[in-house]
Amino acid sequence: MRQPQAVSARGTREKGEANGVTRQRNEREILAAAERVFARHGYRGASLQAIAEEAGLPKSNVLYYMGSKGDLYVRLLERMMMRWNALLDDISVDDDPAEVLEAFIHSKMQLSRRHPEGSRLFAAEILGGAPFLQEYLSGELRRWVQARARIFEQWAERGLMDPVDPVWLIFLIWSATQHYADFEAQVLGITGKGELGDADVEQITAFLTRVILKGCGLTPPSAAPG
Amino acid sequence: MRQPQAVSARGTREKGEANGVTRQRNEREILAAAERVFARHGYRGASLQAIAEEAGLPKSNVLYYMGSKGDLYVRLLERMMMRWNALLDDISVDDDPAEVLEAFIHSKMQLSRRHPEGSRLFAAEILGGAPFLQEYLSGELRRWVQARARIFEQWAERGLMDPVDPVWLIFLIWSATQHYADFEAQVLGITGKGELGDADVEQITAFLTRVILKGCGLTPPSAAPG
DNA sequence: AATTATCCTGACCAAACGGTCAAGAACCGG
DNA sequence: CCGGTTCTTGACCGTTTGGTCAGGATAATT
Repeated sequence: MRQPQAVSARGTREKGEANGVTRQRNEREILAAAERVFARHGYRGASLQAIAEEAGLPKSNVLYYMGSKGDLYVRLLERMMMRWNALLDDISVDDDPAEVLEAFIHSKMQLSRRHPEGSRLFAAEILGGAPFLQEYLSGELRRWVQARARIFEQWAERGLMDPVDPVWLIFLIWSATQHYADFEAQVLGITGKGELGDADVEQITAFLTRVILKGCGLTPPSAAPG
Repeated sequence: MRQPQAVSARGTREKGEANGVTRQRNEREILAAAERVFARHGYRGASLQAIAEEAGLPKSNVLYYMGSKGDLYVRLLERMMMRWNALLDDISVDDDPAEVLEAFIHSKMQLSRRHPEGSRLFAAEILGGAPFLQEYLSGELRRWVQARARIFEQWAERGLMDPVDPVWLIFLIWSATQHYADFEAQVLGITGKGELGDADVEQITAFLTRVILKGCGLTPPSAAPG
């Protein structure tokens, strides 16, 4: 719907450094505001007016930078997918299962903590049937899962861990970690806390690591490997 | 906003049996349709027009029965909370931990399976910061959790299970089971399945039971208790 | 058959929706 | 100081929003 704007209309600036600084600042502000609003109300429920107010700009300005509501939404999803893809990108059969799973749980937990709005935005998209992400789910992400699942299976064959279904295991880790971003309101309401601090998150991470690793027949790498 | 309609305007019918049969049918239809639409788009994103079309009725008729969008939404939430409350309502310290946890996982999984739209409706509400449910979360549900947490702790004290934090454990079970309703689109996209059949659900339930129970130092009740 | 309560719905309303546009303001290297 | 680009924004458009209402259709009670 909107061409990515030619880097420079005439052959004036190849660096494009000092130029576009306003654009960068405003786009950053708009993206942050939009992430909050989309996360809270979903795609349909979010209004450009609300996003604009959250960003402290007139609605027209939001459209000037983002083209349309759909473009803005897609841009946020893509940004979140990039953060996602950086996770656990290089593991091999020769790695230690316990270490890998611990790293997986830890980094996924950190992702939920560092980008709670992005996590909720993603969750809302899936909840609504993933109209924008279906292709990604059944393509790129599916291959990502299958590759890791194969490694888990090989670990099981070598007797390094219990022969559990690797896909369900990945889903278990996803859901358990995602929960603390997506259901934050529930967690806070039930625990009575005002927010989850670093100490809480570390405690939860330790709990999840302990239970899930033990549940797969693994010993945490911090403990003596025997 | 809308009074619960006097059972009978005059003192005509105390049974109110044959009367109101149309109302029951239409309300059931509307509630089912609304649950789907609210689950998909959240409170703000759902439109009465869409709900009416889904129910095969004119918009005015939906408002005639439900009063307002807010009333309809609250009614759906309350219905879902009732299903919720029926879960694991009577456990005691003298029960077998493994049996209780297995029953918990199983019944929660069944709830997600039998009422996926209700599950997603609930998830969307929490995702949006639980504007309608905050009171319930920090009141009734909080007490529900605390009561069960206390029992888990006593089991741990008696050495019947590992001394894990009981609240995080409850959250783990919630998230892992809820996942298959809320993130159904993701699960289907990644597994490549068209839907999750009974066999799949049983398999997942068995996986979760196995990993979580073992992770807490419990042996599944189906196996020999030693 | 008359009456009354319930059910049904098209027409209508003000507000909010996503999006367009033109005209001006601010900034830029030359 | 100039000419061109980028930025800013209020006015505006057609559509959709949640909700009201009057009035006709239907069914139940007497």
